[in-house]
Parts: sequence; C-alpha cells; structure tokens
Amino acid sequence: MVLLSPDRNEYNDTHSLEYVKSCPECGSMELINDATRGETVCATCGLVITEKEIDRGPEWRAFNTEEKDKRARTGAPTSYTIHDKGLSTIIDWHDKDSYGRKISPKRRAQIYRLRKWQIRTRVHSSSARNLVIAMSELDRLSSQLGIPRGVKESAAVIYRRAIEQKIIRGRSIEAMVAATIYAACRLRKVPRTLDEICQYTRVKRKELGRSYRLIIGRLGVRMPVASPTDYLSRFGEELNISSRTQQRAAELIELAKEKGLTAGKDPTGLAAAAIYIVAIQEGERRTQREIAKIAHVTEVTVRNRYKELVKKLHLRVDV
DNA sequence: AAGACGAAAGTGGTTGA
DNA sequence: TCAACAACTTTCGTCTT
Repeated sequence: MVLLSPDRNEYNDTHSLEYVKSCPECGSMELINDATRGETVCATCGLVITEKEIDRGPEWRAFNTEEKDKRARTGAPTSYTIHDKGLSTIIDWHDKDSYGRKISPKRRAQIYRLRKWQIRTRVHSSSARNLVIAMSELDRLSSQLGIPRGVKESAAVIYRRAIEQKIIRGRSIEAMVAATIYAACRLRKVPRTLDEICQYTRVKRKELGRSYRLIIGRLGVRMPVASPTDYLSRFGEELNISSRTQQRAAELIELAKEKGLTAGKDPTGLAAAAIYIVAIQEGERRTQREIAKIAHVTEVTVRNRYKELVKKLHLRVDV
C-alpha cells in the first residue's frame, strides 16, 4: 500500500546518504555511514561529513525482523495520553504516493474519501473529541500537580475505560479527568488529597469525590485503602527528612495499625503525627506547624494524633 | 517571640431510622 | 429526608522554651 505516508518506525540505515551523496572535499562517492558512532565519513580522504546523527537502528540485538521493528529507536513512544495512542498514520495532502509518483484520478478520488473519513473518525467522533479535550486537560493537571508519568498513563487508561462504559457522557470532562487522576494516584500508591487536586481545577471537592466514587464503582476498580504510609515518603521529602526517619515512621504506623489506632482516622493526619514523633526522636525536629502545612491538616490534628500515638503506644518522646 | 497545648464551638460527611 | 454522630477545623487564650 503506497497511499500512506512513510511509517515513522521505518528502518532506514541509509538515511544520511540521501542528503550527502559525495564528499565535499575530494568528491569521492564512497561514503561510510558509521551508525554506532553517529558519523558519515568519506572512505577516501577520511573527512567526517556529518556527525551526531540520530541512530535509527534497533536499540538492542534483534534476532528477526519483527523484533527489529519493535525495537527500532525511531518514533515517539506509544502513549495512552494521546487520544489515538500516538499511533495514527496520517493520510497527508500530497497527491503522490510514497515514491513521489502521481496518482491516477480514480485513485485520487478514493484517497480524498479516505482522508475525509479519517479526519472525521479521528477528531469528530464524539468520544474521540472528548478524549482530545480530556487528554489536554490531563496533561495540564498532571504537570501542575507534579504527577509522575506512569501515574498519568494510568489515569489515561482509566479515562478510556470510563468512556467505553459511557460514564463520561453528560458529565463535566474536567471533573472526570480530575477524578481519574485521583484514582490513578491512589491506585499507584502516590496519593494526592482531594483538596490538592481541587486546587488546580474549577471542580468542587464534593463533585470530585462524587465523580471518583462513580468511576471506581462502575469500573469495578478495587481500590487499595489509602494508608498513612503512602504519604510518608512525599511528606518526608518535602520536609527534608532522612530516609531512615521515614522508615522508622513507617514502622511506627505499622505498630499503630496492629493496635487498631488507625481505623477511621485521617491517613494524612496520622502520617504527619508519625513523622513528628520520629523526627524528634531522631533529632530532626520539625515544628507541628511545618508538618501540618505539608500534610494539609491543622496543627491541632497533628497534635491530637501525636498525643494519641504516644499514649497508646507508650512511646518516649523527649522534648 | 515562636512553638506547643488544650478547650470550645463550628463544619462537612456518614449512618441508620 | 432528617437527626445523631465521629472526626476534623477554626479560633483563641495560656503555658513553655
């Protein structure tokens, strides 16, 4: 099929020779393309003609063509965050095939029709159009929240499934995207609070919570219960607390869990309190206010949890 | 002066009738 | 739909370092 523009993953090791055909120094036509060093060299006089080329060859050893294609280094990685996963082949506007030949009028009419429908199905079908908007919103939100790429991909997957289940229709895209991000974060154990996410959208916290519950309910996602330990590393990071202390805080929380002190309590508050206690014990004291601010709870909550933990677990905290 | 503490009143969400 | 309820927040005065 020659109608389509060249595949982005096409493997072409003579690429650079298309641009430089002979050595500008001695005129020799014998050029050596050294892909491993990213250079094209004149075989006669040794002049380096081009350098720092992008190696379009396979990334690793490949034992057959399929593997070679799969591992080719060219092209953007596929991604769920692009509405068509970044895999679309585009019928471009040239009325030429990929060898540059003119196309017969009959063929041309066919291509026009194909092109028309491709465009219609890509962006104009309602769910795809929805996805386009949603994915740009997802991009914006996740970069503002500093959410890792993997989690963003999870959010995109959840959103796709939500569309398939016809949950999205008739609801605000912004709210649903925010909800998928929240869900993805919890799923991947890097939780953000509802408030943190609301901060960057026009979505009300209440609505976000509702959308979230709707999504996990309908999609049947089994959500791991948020544990205080999930927040430890992030809070610890922001408070500049050593990993040893973070580790000990995790142990403290495990202990509290065993004693049944964590049920029904705000996990962020517990994480904050654990950090507070251990930080003092480890000589990395942080004020209640600092911790409360990072954890998005009040000093009072930190205080209450901390008092409770100390009392119930018979801890010693020298002030 | 900053931080820690605790009491009291207020808020938003869940539960069960 | 409503009231009861537990957890959390806000506010504020007091004590400690």
